[in-house]
Amino acid sequence: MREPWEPATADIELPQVMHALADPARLEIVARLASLDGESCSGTCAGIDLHKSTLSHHYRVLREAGVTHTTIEGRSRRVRLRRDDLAARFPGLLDAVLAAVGPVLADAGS
Amino acid sequence: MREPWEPATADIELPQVMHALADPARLEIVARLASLDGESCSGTCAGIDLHKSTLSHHYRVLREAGVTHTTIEGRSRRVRLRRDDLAARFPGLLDAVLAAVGPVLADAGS
DNA sequence: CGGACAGATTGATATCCGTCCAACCATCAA
DNA sequence: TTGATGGTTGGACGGATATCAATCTGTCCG
Repeated sequence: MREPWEPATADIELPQVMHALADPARLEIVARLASLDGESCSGTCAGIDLHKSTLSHHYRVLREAGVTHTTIEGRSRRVRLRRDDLAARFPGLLDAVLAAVGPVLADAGS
Repeated sequence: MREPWEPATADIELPQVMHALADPARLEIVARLASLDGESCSGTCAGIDLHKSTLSHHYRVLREAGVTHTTIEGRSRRVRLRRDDLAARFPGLLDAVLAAVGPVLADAGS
């Protein structure tokens, strides 16, 4: 069990991506990932008021939809947006969503 | 009961729009509406193999999310995409989705 | 080794969603 | 008014989802 499963770029499906981005919690996660341009830890340090396991679930949904890429890094996970893959498959979609979700509330971690 | 309810442009919410566009059936409806550039009848003549009431339900979800505008026209309904409103609120989003949903299978009506 | 830590997994629960069916309502034409 | 047509509404039902709580797995440190 090295890297958790995620779909290949060509297998990313629009409805799944849309569904993954249809939840406020996941939208906020994605917005944070975008503002951090890449990395983030999943789980407790996400600054979202949800249970650990709930967060883990949301991260899984995002990953399995092809929105994020997770790298296991010791006992942490590095989660990154699959901007290039998404852009290759659905040009402009992620950018539009990120623009729509608005300025990330920021100041969370930094 | 003249025109069915739909949200004002400023009240269109991203999660609801995303959710409305996260279903294959609704995506196909939207794709058809886009290819027809505007109009369509809801219900039976949509060319989608779903029950009347199911179609009606999907049309309602789209309308209440702010994706479509419905005009009652006798016993029919004219459904149109709210392209301008969507573009004003979430620039590029609908375009990206329409591009992503791919070439509409067409030959539906014409 | 043993404890602390980060997160995943599983189970339970309540809710929501998509679909169908049947009944209903409004409009148009005789 | 009667009947047919296009859609909507409400109920039912199976399946998915979001959430939490508790437990498990794997990693880092001493």
